[in-house]
Amino acid sequence: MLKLTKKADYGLMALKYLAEHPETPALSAKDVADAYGIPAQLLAKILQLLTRNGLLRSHAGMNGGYALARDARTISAYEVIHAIDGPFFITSCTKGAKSCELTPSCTIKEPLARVNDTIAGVLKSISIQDLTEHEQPAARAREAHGLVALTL
Amino acid sequence: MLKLTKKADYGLMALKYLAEHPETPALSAKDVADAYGIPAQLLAKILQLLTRNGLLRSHAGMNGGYALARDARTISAYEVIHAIDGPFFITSCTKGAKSCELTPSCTIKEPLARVNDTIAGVLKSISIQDLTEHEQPAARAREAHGLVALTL
DNA sequence: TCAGTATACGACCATTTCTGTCGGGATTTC
DNA sequence: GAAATCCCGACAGAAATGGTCGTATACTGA
Ligand code: FES
Ligand code: FES
Repeated sequence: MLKLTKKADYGLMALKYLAEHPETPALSAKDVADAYGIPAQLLAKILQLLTRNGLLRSHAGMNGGYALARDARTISAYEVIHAIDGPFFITSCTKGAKSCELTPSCTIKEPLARVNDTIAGVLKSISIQDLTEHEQPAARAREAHGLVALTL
Repeated sequence: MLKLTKKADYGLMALKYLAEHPETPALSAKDVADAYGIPAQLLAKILQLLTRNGLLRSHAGMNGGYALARDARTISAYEVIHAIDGPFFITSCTKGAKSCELTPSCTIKEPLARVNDTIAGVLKSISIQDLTEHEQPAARAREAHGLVALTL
């Protein structure tokens, strides 16, 4: 539980890889898949999703492939996960229009929704750029975003 | 993704319910299940799990049932989830002894592990007691725990 | 001591979700 | 036009999840 799907994981890895190779105009799905040893066709579908959601630019034909649509600093892990796995709720009951069947009796969803928001916030505060900085990312990120105050 | 399992959800609901009825010495699995309309046998298994992990006290026989093993304030959502769904990692690769097959090439797991820790921290900072205070929990919790500093 | 109420627990099945594959089609480059 | 590449829906296999059943065990109270 509370686990990233493999697809989301792959997606993050791919974006990270692209961010690390800014010199090349585009990398094919196969290139990235080979680099990490992940199923090429599966990754292809994931990259297509990311393209559809405006995180990547694609280009068909020889020497085609994918490139980041925006600066790595402006793409958050949240966006990636959201693009791949869809809207995300920690609880089964969305608390919105279509509330859970148990709603009347259950008051648990409300505090949990706050946890959900907090986690989303954390994910939003992490950029692809952050993923590429393996040396001392803690310090760098803290600089970049400041301390995030959790108002539970 | 990043979703609580129903079992964990049920577990939290049950603990919350028990916390709200401190006057009764024990409530049976059926009592709680009926209160929320969740499958009694399933809840029973969950409560057994929580008992095994020391979060609940069980008592067989008439007027038996379950009661919190400790004060609601000292039981965290993290413990509950952990007891029910087992150790929890946001990524597939545990970064510990048995690392992922992709490890050599993939540097993504390390920053993600930090996210994992952050989420775990949030969950640890939430007690069953917090879940029972539906009025203004934001303010109360902030008082109780202070601001949590995220050192991403 | 016996009947009734409850927990304990393993086996099992049904459903859903996730992962990965295939095949045909559309675009771009050379 | 041929090769490389993206696009995308359908689908099969695998795994996780949700839920049920049967039985054994423990406690209570009459
Ligand atoms: S589980 Fe749906 S409202 Fe609580
Ligand atoms: S996915 Fe396993 S090390 Fe990154």
